[in-house]
Amino acid sequence: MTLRVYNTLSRTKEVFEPVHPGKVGIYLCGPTVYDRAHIGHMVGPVIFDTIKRFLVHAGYDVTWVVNITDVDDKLIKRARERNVSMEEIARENTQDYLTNLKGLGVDQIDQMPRATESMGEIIRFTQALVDRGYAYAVEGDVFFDVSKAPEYGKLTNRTVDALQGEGGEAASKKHSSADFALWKSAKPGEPSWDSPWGPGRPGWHIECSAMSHHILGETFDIHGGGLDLVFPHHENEIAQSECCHGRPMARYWLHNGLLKRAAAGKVGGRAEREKKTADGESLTLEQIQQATAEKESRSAGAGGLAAMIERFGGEQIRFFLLRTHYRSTVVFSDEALTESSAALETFYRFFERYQRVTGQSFYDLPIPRTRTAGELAPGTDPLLLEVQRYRTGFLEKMDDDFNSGAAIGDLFELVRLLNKHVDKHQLEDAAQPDPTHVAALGTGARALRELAALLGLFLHPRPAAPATADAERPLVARLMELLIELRAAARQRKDFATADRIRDALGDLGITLEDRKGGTIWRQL
RNA sequence: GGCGCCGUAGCCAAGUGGCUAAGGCAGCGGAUUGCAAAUCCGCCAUCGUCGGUUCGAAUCCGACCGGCGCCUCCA
Repeated sequence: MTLRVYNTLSRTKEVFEPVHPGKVGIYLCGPTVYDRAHIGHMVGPVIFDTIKRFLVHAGYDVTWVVNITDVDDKLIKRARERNVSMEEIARENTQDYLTNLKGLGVDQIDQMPRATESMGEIIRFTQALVDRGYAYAVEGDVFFDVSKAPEYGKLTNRTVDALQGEGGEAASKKHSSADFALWKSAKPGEPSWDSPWGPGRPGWHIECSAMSHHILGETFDIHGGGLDLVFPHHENEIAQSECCHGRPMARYWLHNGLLKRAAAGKVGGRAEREKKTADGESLTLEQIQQATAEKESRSAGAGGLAAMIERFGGEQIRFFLLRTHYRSTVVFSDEALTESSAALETFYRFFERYQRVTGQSFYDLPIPRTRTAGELAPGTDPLLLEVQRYRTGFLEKMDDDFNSGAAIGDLFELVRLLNKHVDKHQLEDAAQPDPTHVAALGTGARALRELAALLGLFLHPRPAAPATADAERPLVARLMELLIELRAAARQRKDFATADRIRDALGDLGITLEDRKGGTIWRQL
């Protein structure tokens, strides 16, 4: 099987071959922590978390880096507004970001460098560009000279002439409007670091060049980020790094699609930012930011993304994101999330069924960590031959530019196959189910666990419904036992009116009863 | 204006030259059930429009219609 990835640089799918055999370095552009994380920030981390899991499973030794931009104009502005230090703003929002990553099961990141902790590398990188004639200093600012970069524009198929360039007060210092800042001089009161050009802070793009180089080397394998970063951010990173080192910065540029609000365009995007006022005037930056914040808080609830994760479940959100190919735009809404969550229930019900049959938790099944370890030896067992077919199908789809949406289809097929197996051999109902068939079920379930784990799904048992306090659980369980017992007695004497009354009343409370051969079970939605 | 993306069933979504166009949600019919629920089986699309290339196209080319992104801070 051959992994192929879509490379923004070539605008085609290419066969994946790492720079160093057996090793993969991945750099993903992380957040600027001037505000709380929103759901849009999670698309990249979730897909790259999945990509890392998949590469590790394929046998690679993977290093995944996500940077935190903790110094920037927006942080400074926010700190002023709230009259706290920039460090405090960064600390709060970084913590929020990390909490939400965890909530979505993103735990594969190896290093998270901060810009403020990488000043040495950033300054050295900038100096190197100045020394080599690719950058020039003007009154404490340092700019990259785009005219010295012959390949500038190759990522986004643009010519320098077509660029409008950054405006702002620094524009008059630049040789060309397309030039961009590597180092910005500090105004009085702004956070700053000493440099050969005087006190200042890094420009937006330089930290990624410096930190990726420091951790992953001059040429690494995969550079990722949202599609909105392709220009100018990644174009500028390429210019900086490739002019500095004289070799490609990254082999493969992978960009994830952006999240869209059902009716409001890109999350945090132009539609939200450029709402016109009633008299047709464009909003000021402040108004835009306020409107965006309101939009965020309305859709995410008062607690932001963390509350959304609490409400829908991290696994539900992760599953929702992975159902669509990572390069596609995803339209996000409560309705869409609710629908995809319903689909997940199929898996959860199977896991319960698996436990009823085997007496063991699905979550205790071992997870094969590599393709080799997960290989099946189906022999002539018709069930396992089919399991193998789906497993192979899943892996082939993931090999094709991480087509998680298509691969999930195989997961559903696999569950249906295993349910059919349980039905056919009456594993759940028979007094003494055939151990051979039970064992085969176990093998199939382990394959399901292996594949789901590649997507970061079903790694841990579902947390208890948040609405039910732990202290109440035993009592609820005992009351349910009582009701089920009373209902069983009613059914025994064919008093179906009473039995149905109990079931209907429980239904109104969101509790579903299932009468099975082995007894009645209940489930709370 | 420049660069680029998308339009597949009621909804979500794979598929990018060739078996009967994955899968999910919803719906309908059936098996099962005292009735349900769960599970299983079956049904439910010719792929925005028009034209072209080809033995053959949802898949390639062109035009048009309709959405959208980037070009300025953005995951």
